Amino acid sequence: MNGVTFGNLAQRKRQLVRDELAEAALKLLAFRGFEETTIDEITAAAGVSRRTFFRYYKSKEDVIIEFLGHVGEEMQAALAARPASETPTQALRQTLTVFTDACVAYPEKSVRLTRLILTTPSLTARYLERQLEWKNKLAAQLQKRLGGKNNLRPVVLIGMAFAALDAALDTWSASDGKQDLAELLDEAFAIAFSAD
Amino acid sequence: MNGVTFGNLAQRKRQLVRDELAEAALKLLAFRGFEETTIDEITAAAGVSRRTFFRYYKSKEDVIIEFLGHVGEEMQAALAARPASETPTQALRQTLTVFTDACVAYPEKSVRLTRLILTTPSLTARYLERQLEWKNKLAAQLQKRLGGKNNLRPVVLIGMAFAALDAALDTWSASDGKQDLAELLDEAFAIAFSAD
DNA sequence: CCGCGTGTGGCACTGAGTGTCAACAGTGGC
DNA sequence: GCCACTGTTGACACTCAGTGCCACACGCGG
Repeated sequence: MNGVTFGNLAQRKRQLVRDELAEAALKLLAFRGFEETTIDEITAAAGVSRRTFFRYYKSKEDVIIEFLGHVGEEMQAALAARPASETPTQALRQTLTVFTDACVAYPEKSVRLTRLILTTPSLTARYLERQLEWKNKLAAQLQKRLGGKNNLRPVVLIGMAFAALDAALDTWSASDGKQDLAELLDEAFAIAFSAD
Repeated sequence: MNGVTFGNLAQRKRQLVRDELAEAALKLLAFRGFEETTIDEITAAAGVSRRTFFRYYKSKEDVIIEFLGHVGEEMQAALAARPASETPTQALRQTLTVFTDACVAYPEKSVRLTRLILTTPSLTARYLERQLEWKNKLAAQLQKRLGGKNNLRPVVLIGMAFAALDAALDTWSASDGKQDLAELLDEAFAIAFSAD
């Protein structure tokens, strides 16, 4: 074939630089504050040029938000995979397990990340925007599942599920990860999806 | 008194400049696109210097978001004013009337604004951040009303109310303001606060 | 008329983000 | 081993957002 097959060596080098930047960013931003830290300081710590930073991340906010990875796509797939026998509530509760499991798998890092996001206005804004994308994906998926022509219902149900998730996450990060996130989410779901 | 009594003349001049900037911004941003319009173009249209712009608004996003005004404080006051005989659901539904009434009072402008916000990522982000402030205010207010020690419940209920509002607003702006916003919100509330 | 507070414009500066280009390294064909 | 191709990188220059600073003008009160 013409040119390069592109062995995984180059790709692993890319991943290395990407991780180096992400770790340096999280350390500096959490320690010295988001607004107070410049991209030049991050790139200096990671040992690459400023120009290279923007080849991996769109902005300073992006480095942090990208820690969330592809949770949106994974949740959409998880919802699609739930058996049709489940009620929407049950299916949504199980779908959000994708998110909470990631938090529980790396508790200390997740708490640090959550605190940084919730205490930095511009990060909060970007995070909520990302969450909105997740909601839209999941609402479309739920629309398929419910099958009706009422497009209000799936959107409302997804909004409720995330209202429960947000409440659980707030309490969880406020307790420094000491409370059980899954239990908190169960409790929040019980409040949302039952008696008014 | 020392110095200036500060008659309302100066204040009205300030309000005049503020409005001029806001109108010029909305016109240009909606017409030519948010990212494509520079602050210099807005200030040129309003007839003031770039430096003056930043004495009235913190950023380009801010000009648009400020159109929302003090809805947050007004909703908090509205919730506080609801009679104790109402159920939380009823009280919240009435509280959101503050928002929807403002939309219905200036339908064409509200739809333009909503579309601009929802189609511009950085505006969506800032809007959601503002909405989060509203939620926090209202959750604190609802906490007082409910009186219990369970802080999960008010947060979840507020989240549900806004899930209903968001869904209604989406549908409303998608219909170009032709559907009845109050009816849409009633419908969304019925979905959220009843059978799961 | 004179001081005082306030609004304004101009200027310089930092930082974010982008386009462009030359240098360089890995890969495959010969 | 040589060479062409391709992707990554760093350096430079540029635009735009946002801020600090200072001099100037206006309205008001004494």
